[in-house]
Amino acid sequence: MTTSAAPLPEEISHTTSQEISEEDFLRLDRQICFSLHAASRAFNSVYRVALKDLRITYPQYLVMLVLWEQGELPVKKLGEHLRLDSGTLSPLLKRLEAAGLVRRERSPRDERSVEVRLTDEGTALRERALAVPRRIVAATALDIEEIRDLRDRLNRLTTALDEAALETPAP
Amino acid sequence: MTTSAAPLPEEISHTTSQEISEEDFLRLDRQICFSLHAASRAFNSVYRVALKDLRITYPQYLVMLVLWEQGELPVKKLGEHLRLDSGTLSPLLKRLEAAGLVRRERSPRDERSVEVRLTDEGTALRERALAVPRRIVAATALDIEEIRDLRDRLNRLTTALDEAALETPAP
DNA sequence: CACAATTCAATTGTCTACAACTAAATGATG
DNA sequence: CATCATTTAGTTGTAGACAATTGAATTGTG
Repeated sequence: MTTSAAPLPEEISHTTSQEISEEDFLRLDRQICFSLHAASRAFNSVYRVALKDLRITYPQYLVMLVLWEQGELPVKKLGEHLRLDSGTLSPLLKRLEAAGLVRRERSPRDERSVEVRLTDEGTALRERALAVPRRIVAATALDIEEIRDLRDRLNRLTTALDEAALETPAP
Repeated sequence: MTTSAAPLPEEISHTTSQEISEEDFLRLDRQICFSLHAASRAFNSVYRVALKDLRITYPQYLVMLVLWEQGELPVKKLGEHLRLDSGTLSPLLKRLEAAGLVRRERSPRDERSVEVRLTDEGTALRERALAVPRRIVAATALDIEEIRDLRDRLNRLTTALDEAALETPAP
């Protein structure tokens, strides 16, 4: 137990954690961890149900959303949009190809690159996917404004977390 | 294409989606999906860095948090706290046991149940873990009040999503 | 032009997450 | 008391995520 009365000056100088003990922090951490982890999985679960008819998973849906919006694009670009690397995308795209939704072809002008494009079947799937978002929005029990607000908060949070990760790569 | 001019009455009656097209919904869905997925992974990433010294993963940390707070408890209870099933917990606990942080013993009074308890090493790890939450909180660039607010929002969201999942198990 | 550095996709290995199933123990009911 | 249903962990199979590495193609530089 750290019962030392003197707070470390460099710790409290720029935070609002004046009278919060490490114990309280651990408790709050437990709560925010759980909440975030649970929310993420709950969302995943709702999408799983909503996407069952389309025979694709949630991450596969994310890929299709990008393709529907952007059209054909290389794996690299796809990864930048989704913040995913080839280790995740390669097998995922292979499964989408096996399902007949996309085609992968090496670019003729740069043989390192692989272009991902929708098949007719993949394009057609969009029509059926139009029913999904409404279901998700309804499931959140939030109205459009609250959802936009949540989106913005999450984006700011992600930006902050990314910056923090860059500042502390490996001490 | 549903170009029918008449909106389906049961769709708009209890939502605020009056003038929002399916296309807009799809776009918003893309945004909220991405935001949530990205935030979840960014958090995961920050925890990964913060927990590297402790030699445990984020989900393993979640388990340890529960054990530090609750003491010894059966796998079942652990799963209820974390909303994880044995398919996830069994191998995870095996790894924590291999790392010398927990012990698993079948309960003498109910041989189906397996009690998970901290080893001395597992208990001791808590001291080092006390440094983690502050790092996480700092990384979010949010103050304590905002974090509590986020926690509450996420909890409400999870509750809503869970309820929606129950209402639509398989049509 | 030749050689080194970089880029890109894919692979390997580890760790979740979850559905579906198995096996063992316990409880309930006729 | 014997049989059936339920509870509890664990296993298997599939899919994501990510670090680390590989191999091929391209670019940059001397």
